[in-house]
Amino acid sequence: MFLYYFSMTLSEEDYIKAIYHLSETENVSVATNAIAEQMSTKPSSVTDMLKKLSDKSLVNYKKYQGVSLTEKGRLVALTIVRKHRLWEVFLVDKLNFSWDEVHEVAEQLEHIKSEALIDKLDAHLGYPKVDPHGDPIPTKDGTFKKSVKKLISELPVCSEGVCVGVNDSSVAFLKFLDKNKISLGNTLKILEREEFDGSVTIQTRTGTIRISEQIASNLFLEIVDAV
Amino acid sequence: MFLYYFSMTLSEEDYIKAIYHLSETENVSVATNAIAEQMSTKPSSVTDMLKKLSDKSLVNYKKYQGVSLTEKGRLVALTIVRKHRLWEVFLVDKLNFSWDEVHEVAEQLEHIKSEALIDKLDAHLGYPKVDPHGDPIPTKDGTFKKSVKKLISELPVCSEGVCVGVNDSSVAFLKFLDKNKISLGNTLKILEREEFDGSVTIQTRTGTIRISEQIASNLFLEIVDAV
DNA sequence: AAAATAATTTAGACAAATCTAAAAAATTGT
DNA sequence: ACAATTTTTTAGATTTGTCTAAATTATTTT
Repeated sequence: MFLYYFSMTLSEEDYIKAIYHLSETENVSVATNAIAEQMSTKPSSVTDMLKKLSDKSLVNYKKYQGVSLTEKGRLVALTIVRKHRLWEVFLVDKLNFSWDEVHEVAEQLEHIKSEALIDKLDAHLGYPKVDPHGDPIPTKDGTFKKSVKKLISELPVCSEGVCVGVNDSSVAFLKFLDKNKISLGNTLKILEREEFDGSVTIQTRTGTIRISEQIASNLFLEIVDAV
Repeated sequence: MFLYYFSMTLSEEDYIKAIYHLSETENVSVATNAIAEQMSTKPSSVTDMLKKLSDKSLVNYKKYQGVSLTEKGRLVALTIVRKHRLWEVFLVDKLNFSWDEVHEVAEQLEHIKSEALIDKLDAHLGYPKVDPHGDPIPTKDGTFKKSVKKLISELPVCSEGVCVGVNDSSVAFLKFLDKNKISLGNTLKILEREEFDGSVTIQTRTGTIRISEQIASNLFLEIVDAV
């Protein structure tokens, strides 16, 4: 990605990340209260920190006007997100954590400071493009693809994505997934679609299976635009 | 190992570790100044922290009398050492860092709080007994073997240890090691010794080679007592 | 557009971890 | 043994990140 030529405290990094995530959804400028809520802290603490981040040119801040990341701040945020998501891949792929257990630990690991570490981790993991939640991993230079969540039934052949949710959470359906060794966080690839009945052949972690149109319209994949 | 039923700050952990390492070499009780020097801080700061650690029953501290770890403190120290050394193994074995690049990063990683993480990391690494410097890794319950440093020529057949140093650092010798793909941090095993000339067959990372008695008396292995 | 409400900032305090300078205790040298 | 030196502790200040309570600014309602 890039090296910050200045040191950031753990707390500063957390604020930058919070502002980044809030501006993803809310866009434009982020409110002091929103940051306070996201970080489980008080608005007055947020104000103090915004001044500090502004002094470091990481955010654009004017009193009472909300805040946004500067280009520099955005790069810091993307570095942290990159680290967080790479560590999540590590935890799931290499240490066999499940999809939903990794967040807390990744929150700690994302603050480890070493560019070489992240480069080598990235290589070790085979340069993954998405984390176990299907969210895209920013590249070293701070660019990354947006991802979208779609049903398998809506996707063209050759699409590849991470299984991130189900429409129908009936016991029967979940049992089907379990029997076929599909779980959240798995990467699935669409190999072939039968025009006749809409059934789909997919590549799972453990092999190739064929699923009915009904199943395909119940499984969400998070996919990164291949363009 | 065990869970601490209380939270430790990063700084507290660093002090506990420093006291542990100092009492390894100096033994008995550790001096305030020694801790200050080890940690690149001032004696007055050390005094403050010792009071705090004493309140938490992690050290035995009486004014002007030096300090030692309590049983509880020793367990905390061993947990940290265990984490540090497991991460070092990870960095060298999995991420291809070299032996001498890992310390700084491991100093950060050792503070990550998650018992599950360490258990899974340990399993992922194949339950290593020593780190890349040949130092033994404490087990989960806080026991561990002492290790000793010996020349290959002094060791019996079947000994296994980590290459940790050379007697003769001439260019010719180092070139020999390089050619035979032996580097510091590698685990070597003594397979056979020829009585006639003292030459030794050893298992290296990449294969089996035979080395002369002269070479064998120039290479130090750190070995954990197999008893 | 004024009043009421909500959001944000300021002021002042606090805890953790550090520092400097000075005081107190322990150790050493003769 | 006692003066000199070294080690350790205390006292008071500083920095970072936080808090509460009060003041200020912005927004909404009527």
